[in-house]
Amino acid sequence: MESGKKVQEFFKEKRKQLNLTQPELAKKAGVGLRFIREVEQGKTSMRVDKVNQVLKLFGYELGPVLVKRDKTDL
Amino acid sequence: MESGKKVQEFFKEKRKQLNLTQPELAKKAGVGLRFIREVEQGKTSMRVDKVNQVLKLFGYELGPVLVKRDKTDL
DNA sequence: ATAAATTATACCATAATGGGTATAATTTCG
DNA sequence: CGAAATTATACCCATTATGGTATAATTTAT
Repeated sequence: MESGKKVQEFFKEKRKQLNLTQPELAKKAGVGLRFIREVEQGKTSMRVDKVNQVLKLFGYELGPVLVKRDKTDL
Repeated sequence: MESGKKVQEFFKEKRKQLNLTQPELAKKAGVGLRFIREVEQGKTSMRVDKVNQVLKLFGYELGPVLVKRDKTDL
């Protein structure tokens, strides 16, 4: 699993925490419904600014994070 | 300044830490030279997977980070 | 100051994102 | 178990990101 699930999972989790449906989140964030769906479905080639439009609702934004090496691959 | 300088600055800093030119970084990361340039120039609409191709060289990847509220807007 | 190296800007072509939407599949719940 | 809500898949299309490259501008170094 080359990671990439980060944003995907984050969207789902935060969205449900706020009890929003995909259409509701899309509307609130000002992005298309298709975008929300594709990201939650695991797409990794979406645009950074679009992701940030959504993360902003959660009080987050995309940034470089240190990749934690798993004990298994040392 | 709605942020957005994060990746831009990160690229520049890390690249210089490794003493790489833009063409060298582009080649190592497997992305186009234009991509490196546009990001370092402040573009915010680039693709997440492309950014990650570069961040990977530095041991980083894009992820949701909490937006720290500045004292000025409290 | 001049030459060399690095970075910035501009143009073209291609491929793919994102939006919209209709429909199917799945989940939720009464 | 069936109806309603939610989510997943598929298609069309306009916009745009990306790559390549040539050239200009800027920076670095001698």
